[in-house]
This record gives sequence, structure tokens and C-alpha cells, in this order.
Amino acid sequence: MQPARRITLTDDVYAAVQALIMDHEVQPGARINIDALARRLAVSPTPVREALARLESDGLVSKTPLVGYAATPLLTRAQFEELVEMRLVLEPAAAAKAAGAGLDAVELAGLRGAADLPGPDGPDAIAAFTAQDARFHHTLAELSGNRMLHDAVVRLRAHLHLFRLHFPTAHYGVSASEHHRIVDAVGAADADAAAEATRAHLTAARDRHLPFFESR
Amino acid sequence: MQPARRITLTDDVYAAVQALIMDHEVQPGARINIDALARRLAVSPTPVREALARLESDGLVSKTPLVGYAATPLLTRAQFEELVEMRLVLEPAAAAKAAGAGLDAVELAGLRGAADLPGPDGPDAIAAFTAQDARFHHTLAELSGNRMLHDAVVRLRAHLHLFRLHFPTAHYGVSASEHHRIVDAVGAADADAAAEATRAHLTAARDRHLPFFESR
DNA sequence: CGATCAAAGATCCTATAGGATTTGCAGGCG
DNA sequence: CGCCTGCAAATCCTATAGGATCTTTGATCG
Repeated sequence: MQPARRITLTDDVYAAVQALIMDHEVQPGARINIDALARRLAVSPTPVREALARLESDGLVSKTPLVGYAATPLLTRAQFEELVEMRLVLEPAAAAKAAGAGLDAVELAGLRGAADLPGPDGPDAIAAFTAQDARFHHTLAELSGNRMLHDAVVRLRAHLHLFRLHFPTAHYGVSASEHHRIVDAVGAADADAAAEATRAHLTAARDRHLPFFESR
Repeated sequence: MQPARRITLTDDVYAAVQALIMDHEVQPGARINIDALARRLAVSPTPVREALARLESDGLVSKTPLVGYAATPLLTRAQFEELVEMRLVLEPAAAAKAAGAGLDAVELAGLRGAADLPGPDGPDAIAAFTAQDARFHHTLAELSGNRMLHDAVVRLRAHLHLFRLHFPTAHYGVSASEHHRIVDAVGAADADAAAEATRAHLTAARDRHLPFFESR
């Protein structure tokens, strides 16, 4: 049995700062004061610095020497296109591998459960939607059986999450049916269909998000 | 003109530790003492700790709380297979995008120059071979025009480099012709041929490396 | 002879203090 | 009126010291 309690402050700080950025409590592009953050979290600057170094690798903050850290600015349209391209490379491949992996009933049920998305009711509907959508794509990547592939997908999700929360007009319910098409193909062990369904979902999602860039 | 002098110790330490691991001056799996490393590099533990945090994100070291850091152990056969799978997802896509990007003569010449590989003569022939091979795949990923794709490929190279140096029987000259097939396809702006040539190269390289696992 | 327990050593983790650098603003000059 | 120079404040960066934890070694008991 593990202690279940966090042992290192660094991990706590890492999670806290990640949440801060994800929830836009610190605006994109805003500078991050190490000392202030340390006081706010009631820890010393050292673990803060360590956590920020890890977050820099994840691309959530950027560091300029002798100046400080800053939250990564919002994605430009070009970067967004790159992100979609990258997802189109990774996620169809993950879906295909999951389809060919011979999943058992439990794994398939878990994926199917993650495919459903919450409706537009309730508080924090946007956050709930985003979290559940992330869970589905995470699970799909995990079921590919390739850990490196999974990690790469998770890495990208951070950026997408960041982007979406800032343009909160999510499209409830639209993605769910597309998700289920993917699940069905995976369940049928049809690798080509799974990849194709994933491609269709990603391009559709891309087109849904694209209008947000018109206003900038 | 840049100061050319080190601005942050952390970056220097990061590079130094990376080199230490890449050159196997610290054995895979060996523990890394923070204080000893700080003394060796003549810096304080703080920047060392910061650099190690970044290296952990890169997967070159692993941390166990209250115990310390350790160099990542050698790839198991399963992990090696995963790595190849991952490369088969990323690099053909990168080659295809490079082929469709309409490269100018300068860029194409740079890629062609990187495709040649040094012969088995001279000191540090293995290191030279590995470095040049890395440079080719690096350049190819960069010419895809997608920064995220490029970063992902670079991230994987670290692991492969680690693996190869430990099994130093490289296959000089074999890869070069395969490299040139890729360059030709990219130069002809034939995306499908570029992807296929890259796939062929990667699977061939995989088969060349596979025998090393028999003896373990 | 093997296993268990205890204590010493080493190491990591955290906190605090001082030096160096950048940034912002005020004042003077062209 | 605009631009530049100098100063002050804030911030980051580095170094050092102390507390907590794990690992290891040695001795003792079954």
C-alpha cells in the first residue's frame, strides 16, 4: 500500500501551477513571479523553480533568462494548424493500434464510457465537457498499448485544453456521435475504419474551432 | 552579436548532464548524486536540480522521491519495439510533409548533405556515425515545417542514441543509400514515395538492430 | 547459520540570505 | 517635443545551512 500522500512538494507545485494555467487563473502570456508564487503556495522558491522547469518542457511556460517565466501565449492560427496536423498523425495511428490490439470487454467498456459527453447543463459545463473529451482521447491513446504514443498525445492535449477554455463556445453533443463511431470501429477490430473515423472526428473538430480565429 | 558567454548555469548543466548520459560516462541505471554532480561541475545544487527536472521530462533520468535521480536504464526489447512503432508513425509523415512543402534548392542541398554518413575510419567513428545519422533525421523532421512534429522526433532520438552507443556495432554505409532514396523522393515532391522510403529505412534499421537483443 | 532489529552514515529536501542583472522612470540635452 | 543617460527598485540567480528520510552496516537473538 502506498502512502497515498504526496511526498515531494515539487509534484504538488507542478500540479498546482498546471491547474492555474489550465483554468486561466494566470492569463496566457502573463509573467509568473517565482517568489510570489512560492508565497502563495506557502513553499520555498526551490520546488517552484523545479516545477517550472518541468512545465517548460511541457510547453506550458516559457523562460527568458534573467527575466523570468511566463505562461505560454495563446496559439496562433498557424500553431493551431500545426497542432491539428500533429493530432492527425498521432491519433489515427493510436486508434488503429487499439483496434488491432484485441481489447477485452472491460477495456472496451471503459472506452465507451469515456466517449459520452456531458450536456450543457450544470455549473462548469465547459470544464466538464473539456475534461471528459480529454479523457476519451487519453483512453484511446492508452489502449494503443504504446506508452510513448500515449505520452505524446497527452502532451498535445495540454495545448488544446488551453486553447479551448479561452473560446468557451463548445459544441456539446456533436463530438459524442463521432466518438462512438470510433469506439465501434475499435470494437469491431477494424483498424482502417478506426483510423478513418478518428481522422474524420479531428478534421470536423478542426472546422468547428476554426471560426474562432476569424475574430482575431 | 550574442554575449556568447553563459547566461544561465542551468542550461550549461543541462547540456553537460545530457552529454554525460549520452556518452555513457554514467552507466544506464546508475544513480546520480546531486551534490557530487554539483561539485564536479563547480556549481550549486540548485541549477543541477533544475536541469535534472528538465531531463526527467525528456525521459533521460528518472526520479524516485527521497531517494534520488538515476539514469534511465537501457531499453528493453518491448520498449525498443515501441520506439520503432513511434518512429514509423512520426517520420514517414514528416517526410511526406517535407516532400509536399516545396523546398528550395538550399534546403534540399542541406538535407542531401546530411544524408551522407562517415566511414568506419578515424577515432570515434561510432559517435561520428551516430551524430550524422541523427542530423539527417533531425533535418528531415525540421523540413516538415511542423515544429511540434520536429520536437517529437528529437525527443525520440535521445533514446535511440542512448541505445545505439551501447551496442556499438553500427552498420556503416548501409543506411546512406536508404537516406538518399528518401532525399530523392522529397526532391521530386513525391509525398507517397517519401513516406514509403522512410518506412523502408526504419524497418530495415529495426531489423539491423534486433539481433542485439538476442544476447540478453 | 539465517533473520531481525537498531544505529550510523549518506542523501535528499526545504528554507533563508546575498550578489548580479534587467526593467522602469525621472531628469537633462539636442 | 523626442531621445538618451543615469539611478533606483524589483526580480531572478546562486550559494550555504539545517531538518527529515532512506539505505546500509553491524550486532544480537532464535
